[in-house]
Amino acid sequence: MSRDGTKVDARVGANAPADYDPSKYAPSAITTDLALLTIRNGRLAVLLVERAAAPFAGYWALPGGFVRPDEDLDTAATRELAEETGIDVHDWHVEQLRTYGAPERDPRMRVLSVAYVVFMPTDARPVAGSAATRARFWAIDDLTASVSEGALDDAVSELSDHAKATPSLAFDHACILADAVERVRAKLEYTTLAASFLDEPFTLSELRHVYETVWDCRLDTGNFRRKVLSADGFVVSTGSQCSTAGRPAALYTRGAARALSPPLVRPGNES
Amino acid sequence: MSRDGTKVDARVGANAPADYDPSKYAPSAITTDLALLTIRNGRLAVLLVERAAAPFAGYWALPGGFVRPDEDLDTAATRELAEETGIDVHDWHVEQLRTYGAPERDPRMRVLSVAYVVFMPTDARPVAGSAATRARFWAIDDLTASVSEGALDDAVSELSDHAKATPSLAFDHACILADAVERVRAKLEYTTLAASFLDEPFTLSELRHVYETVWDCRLDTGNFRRKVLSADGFVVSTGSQCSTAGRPAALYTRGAARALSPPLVRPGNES
DNA sequence: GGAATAGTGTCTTTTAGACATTATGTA
DNA sequence: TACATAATGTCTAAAAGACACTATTCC
Repeated sequence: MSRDGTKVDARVGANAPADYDPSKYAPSAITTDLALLTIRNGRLAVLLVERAAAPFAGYWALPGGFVRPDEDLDTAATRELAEETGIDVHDWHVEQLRTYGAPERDPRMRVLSVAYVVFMPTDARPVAGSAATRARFWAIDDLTASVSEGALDDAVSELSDHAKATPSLAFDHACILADAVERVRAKLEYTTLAASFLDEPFTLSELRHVYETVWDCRLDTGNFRRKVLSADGFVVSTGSQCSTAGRPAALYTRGAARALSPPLVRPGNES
Repeated sequence: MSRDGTKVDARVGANAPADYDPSKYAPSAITTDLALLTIRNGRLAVLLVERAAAPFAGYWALPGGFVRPDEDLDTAATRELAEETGIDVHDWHVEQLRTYGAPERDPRMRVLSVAYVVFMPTDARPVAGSAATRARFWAIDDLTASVSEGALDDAVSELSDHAKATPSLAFDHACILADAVERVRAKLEYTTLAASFLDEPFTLSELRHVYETVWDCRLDTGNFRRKVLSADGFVVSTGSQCSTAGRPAALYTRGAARALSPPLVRPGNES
């Protein structure tokens, strides 16, 4: 970090209090980290990349990286995702989660992380790691064990690509991921974002499975159908059908509504 | 910003992609800005400070300032509030809102702002500006006009302390404030935070007035009472009463419940 | 008594939960 | 036909909205 006192003072001092001291206002590095969530094989999953270099070499982490000097935060998040995993967010829903800034969260230096959540459709998409990283999806269930144990007490450098072991995540990414999952669970209640986990067109059963997977519960088919179809603009009928093992199901696309009012309440959600 | 390539590379490079270039990862200054909201004279109000120095000298702004090198973000937010206005957040509810990072949001240099929302009880509290700043509450209604007009097209350096004119806010603080107000409106629906705008003990009428003020609507007294009293842990009866112009009202304190499920839905909230 | 505010009761409408039942395809 | 899944119908219980009404204070 620069200690060029006069220069920093000229640019920063105007907003500083009377007891201004340049050494107290050292800038920080900024990263974006991104929890890309989707439904894979009937389970809620997140995309992780394996770190090649220290710190946390060999650990799995949320994709992300440093924000460039003249780059918007949202732009940085999607750019880093594309660079590390080859994934383009297209028109998917991307929203800021929150910012993590504990002074010791990165052992190298002070690093702030602006975290994002992405709702990716369930379509099986190839994931290409870059030269430096491998990338794969992990079921949330297979990671939550390590959340409660903390992120620093397990060396996982021998993990194979298909290992069943639950890896510890780099940095505070287990906390970020837990917050992201809770955000998604809450958002399904009062928004129509569940549909953004599906490729179009989709059936009402598929939409119900999204809720059942994310909330880890069972929903009554009739009541769910009544609720979704009575919510104006949640889904739009295409008129066509899809053939399955049983009776063909009607196909729908996403409607224009974003909010869901009154909400679809998650069972067992007592105050 | 330092251009000491080797040193920066050694500390930052481990997380960077293969095409790493130190000049692309320049650090940024970090501020916290804080929207302290309360009910003043029956209106939703926010605490602003008048800027003494450039940029935006004479403009009103959210209290806030630079985060210190080894300081937690939450700590920085409450420290800056105390320094600029003499207000201690005590046990009030403080929550992170979101982070604002548009590259040109500060004309001096790249500055990220991590914004917070505070729910302050309505108690008339003295607000002391520091040596560099004046501080006062503004009704949200008196500021929203300037939100839609943008924050840069009005010089307000002549504004007196009791001016009725609607000032333009410094930086992108009008956007931050708009997001904060919307956050509060939403939170009253599915949390018990409305009670944190009141001093204890309070009456159910006072609690209803909080909702009516924040949502700008009228609520039926009987239905509101039924809803609040049936929500377990929202309020706790003290057994005592308070005398007003009419029949004495029963007094309550805040209960232990944080979530409100099912929610108290805001009228005219159609999807 | 009258004004003002607090608190209760009740009727109706809406919505949600818990099913039973019918429909329509494939093996 | 058996089976699997989609779609509909119905009964009940709970909650919300719209009131009318009663209660208790101060003047």
